[in-house]
Amino acid sequence: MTNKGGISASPLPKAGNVQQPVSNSRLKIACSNCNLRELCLPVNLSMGEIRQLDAISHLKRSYVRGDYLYRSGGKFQSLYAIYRGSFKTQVLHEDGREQVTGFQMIGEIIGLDAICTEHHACDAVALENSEVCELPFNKLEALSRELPSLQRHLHKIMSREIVRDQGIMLLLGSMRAEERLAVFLLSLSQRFAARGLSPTQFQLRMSRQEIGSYLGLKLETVSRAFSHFQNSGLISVHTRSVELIDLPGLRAFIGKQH
Amino acid sequence: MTNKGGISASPLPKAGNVQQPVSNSRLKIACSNCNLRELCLPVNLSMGEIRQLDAISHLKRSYVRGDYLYRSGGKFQSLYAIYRGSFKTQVLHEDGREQVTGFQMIGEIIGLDAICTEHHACDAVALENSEVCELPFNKLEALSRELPSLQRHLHKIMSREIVRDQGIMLLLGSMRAEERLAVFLLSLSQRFAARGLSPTQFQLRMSRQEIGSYLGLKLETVSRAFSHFQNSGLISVHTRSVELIDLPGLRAFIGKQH
DNA sequence: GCAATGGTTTGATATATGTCAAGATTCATG
DNA sequence: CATGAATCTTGACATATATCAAACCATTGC
Repeated sequence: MTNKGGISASPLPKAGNVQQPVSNSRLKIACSNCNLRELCLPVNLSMGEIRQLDAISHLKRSYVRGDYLYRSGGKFQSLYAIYRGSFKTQVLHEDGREQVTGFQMIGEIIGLDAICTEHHACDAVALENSEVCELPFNKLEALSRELPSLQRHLHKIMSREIVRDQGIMLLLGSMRAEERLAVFLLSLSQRFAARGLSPTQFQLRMSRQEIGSYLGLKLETVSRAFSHFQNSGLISVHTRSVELIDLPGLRAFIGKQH
Repeated sequence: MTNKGGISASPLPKAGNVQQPVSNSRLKIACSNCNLRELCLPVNLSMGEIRQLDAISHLKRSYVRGDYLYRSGGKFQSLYAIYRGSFKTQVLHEDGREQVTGFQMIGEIIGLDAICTEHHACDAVALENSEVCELPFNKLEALSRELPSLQRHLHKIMSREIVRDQGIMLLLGSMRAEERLAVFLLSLSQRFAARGLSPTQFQLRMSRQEIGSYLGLKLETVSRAFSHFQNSGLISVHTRSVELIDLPGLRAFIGKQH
């Protein structure tokens, strides 16, 4: 539970967008008992402050694919930092319609939806074997009253979520099917890169149906878009393993008419 | 600048969703120098605390239709509480595409998009003659470290924005054109009701094009949906003045196939 | 009061994506 | 390894919404 390396040994990147790759070993150093990537890495907390943060967080049990981290309507108590694996969040409409609102991967914070009503507004479901670190929100609030840099960082995380959602609104409101998939793949690529993983080769942890739900498309449309990208030489895809062959080509695809 | 009425005279509604109508006179009492509805009303601040909040806020100059409150890329310094009038926020894509991401009316907070990068992620444009109250964010942060109820409330406002955006993602991703318009009208209705204004008769402050942009539709589709609702006896609409005739009918419309 | 301008409505047609259905893969299980 | 259940791909066709175009209406300024 003690911080072995200490952040001061290797200066952290500036607060703000996390663009640069970060090695896994660095991640381990950054936080002792769990991988609070979003929460720890970009913010200038001292070793002592990191320890305070560790003190209020618990490593939680594992989840397997399909397990619920929390359910819509459930009482809100904590945020969760994903320590291993990945999750999806989905909202349900009374008429049975459901929509995936996001995919969360290692180092990301999940649970921000629930603060306003004290009850969760969506389900969070594990996409694979996963572990999370629980952050009791009232303790986090109390600590952030003492640590302005933690407070500011918490605000940034929430604001980033708002900006991210607005990007998806743009995607859903004004992009064609293949543009949406290109944006999705490039966004995954960036997030893998930021974790020191390959930005061009990765496994999808979600089904075509889940991707389609997230992108406002039917699974068949997603499948066709994948095939089209493959036939155009932009990507290589076999079921859930993807290789991005032509990143600039994919980027150029966005905004192109027809 | 002093609080004449004092909140303690009329107990505030519980924190959480603002559902009940609130009279305009009550609003005036709630906050002395500006109408910090979202920020003041639902939270149990003492008179002294309200005064502290007033002390850090300034009433800003007026804006006319088309004026920018802030621009995408501009430095973030403050949140703004809308004191009079209304605004739209819009994001711009490099290829010229733009999309309205929200409409903000009296008593709502605008500017939450910018905290994560210190720069605004979208434009905020006045839809009519409007006034805002500026809340310098670093002062707000400092004060919220001292006032836990203000801190919690700030978190709720941000979280509510996230939940709201997720609702729009659901709308954009899985609703038909007429359902989207029905949701939009009912949401406006609720927001007017919460301000003690008529929930069934109001003026739209935005064009068909702006509504369409927000709902992921073309303006002609919006216009056709309006006409269809009118022909079905659900609403009465003349250009920008709307009367909702059959609220249950409109609600029933959502989720209905074909 | 009359252009001029921008916004709105409505129609005819095009098109992207949804729907339905059949086969082909992949994955889990005994 | 064999079987069955998911998941994925591909095709043919249907349909909701976009596009294009024209007329209509409302608001502004002269």
